Amino acid sequence: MKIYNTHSRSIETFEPLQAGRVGLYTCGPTVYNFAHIGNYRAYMFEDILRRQLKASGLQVTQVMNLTDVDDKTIRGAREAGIPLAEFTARFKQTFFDDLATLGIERAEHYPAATDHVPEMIELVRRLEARGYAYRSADGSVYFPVAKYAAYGRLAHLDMAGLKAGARVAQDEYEKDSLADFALWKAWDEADGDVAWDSPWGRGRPGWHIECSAMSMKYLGESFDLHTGGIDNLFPHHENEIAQAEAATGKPFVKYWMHCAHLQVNGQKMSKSLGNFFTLRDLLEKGFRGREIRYVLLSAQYRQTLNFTFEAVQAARSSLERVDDCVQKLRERLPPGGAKAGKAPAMPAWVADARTRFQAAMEDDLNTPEALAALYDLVHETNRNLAAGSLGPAEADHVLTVFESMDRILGVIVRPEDLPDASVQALLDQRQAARVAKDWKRSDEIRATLAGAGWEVRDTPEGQKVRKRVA
RNA sequence: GGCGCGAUGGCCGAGAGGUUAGGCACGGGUCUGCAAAACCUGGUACACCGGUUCAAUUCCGGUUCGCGCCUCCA
Repeated sequence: MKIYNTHSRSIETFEPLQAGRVGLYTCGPTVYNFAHIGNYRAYMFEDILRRQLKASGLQVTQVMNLTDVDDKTIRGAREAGIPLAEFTARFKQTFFDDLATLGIERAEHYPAATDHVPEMIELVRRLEARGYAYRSADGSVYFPVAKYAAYGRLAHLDMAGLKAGARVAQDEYEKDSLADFALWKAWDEADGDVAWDSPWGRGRPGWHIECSAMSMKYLGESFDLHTGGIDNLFPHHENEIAQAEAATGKPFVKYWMHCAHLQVNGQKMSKSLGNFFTLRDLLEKGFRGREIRYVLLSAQYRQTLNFTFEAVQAARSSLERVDDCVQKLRERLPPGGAKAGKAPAMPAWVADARTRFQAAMEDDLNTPEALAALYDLVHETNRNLAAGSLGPAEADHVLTVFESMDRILGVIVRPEDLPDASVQALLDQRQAARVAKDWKRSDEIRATLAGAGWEVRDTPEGQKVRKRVA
């Protein structure tokens, strides 16, 4: 499998550190609000990556942190007038609900920062012991960037040439250098009762330290893959590397992957533009999780994705087409659900689609190209169905390939919606009306069923129904 | 100011130095009581200006526009 490694800025062949297994660290949410669809683009990309790695036969250990203590969570809890843990618990839950809505697989570990403060303190101690930490006047502890020669290598930033940005920290004078970042923050009045004891007094961990500490705890001091949104590239990931490698003296991460941002109608999402959507906003507009999932995987992860409502509508239509194809294939299988014997070999057009799909996914997760392969299969299946040249064995082969594609895409195969007894009774009445050529009655019943969410179609083999999205 | 990404037909979005991406939407046709689906078929995209080349939308240079990062934003 080929992946683009941000560190080298080039496509590389993925080779795990240990044969057969992958350690994957994925930067997770700060649980202080509802995540928006831009956030979910990153988690979707990571889900696709994870599924592709598994499909390649690798055993994946994925870790995703939950940042439940930082400026924003503390402020949110204060404003809500509730304890920090209570405040963040709510958003942790909605985050997991959203993951389920999008069909994102669960990671093996979701460590919360507040559960790992001892590990972070230990890491800061190691840094201190090696001379990579210093205390400021107020008791905070900083990382001296100037001491770490490789700083800026991931982001390709020349630290010497950096111009002081507009965002100059208020406590700048307490740091030796503007570029230094906090490992431990001394307690401040705004922190209220959010504080832990440490060798440097009461306070809380800096933001970056959690990812270094927790990734190494669950994946070891060197591991394979670390991912996140492109905006995490600097400073967050740069700082993670500095902390980890300065403390251990070992290479931290072998491959870094970053996904591009999502735009809305060609503009970045922002509250002032009114194009800031959470997953919940879209569900309220009547869109479904798998339709949004489809949109999020319809562009290659390193390209900026333009989200439009037209695109979600297109996703719905596209998926209905695939659903119909799958349903027709299922009807071709022998009754009783037993799969047909596979004596006849897989037809070339089925194997070709599968090969094209796999090649696309192995090429740095080229999901649009993979979808094109999927539609090749849909189209050829429909052609063969129309020509009457698709028997149970072929149907079985196609379904098997759809299932293998869907282990990665997660949008194709759904449980069948079968009509219940009352729907079946109406269908029987309509059939009788049709035999009698009572078209008026027939159309009335069709309208009634449509009102109940069932679309009826007349085919040479008789009536067919499918559950239709409103 | 520094670093980086991008501009493809109505919309989304791949791609490669010369050969149909794909999906959605739209037009025509087949089928059909009607409707739907499916199939067949149609539109002649590659921001602009130069350059390299037999050939560039694809490579190089420049221009314009959009987006991102430059110290806690996926």
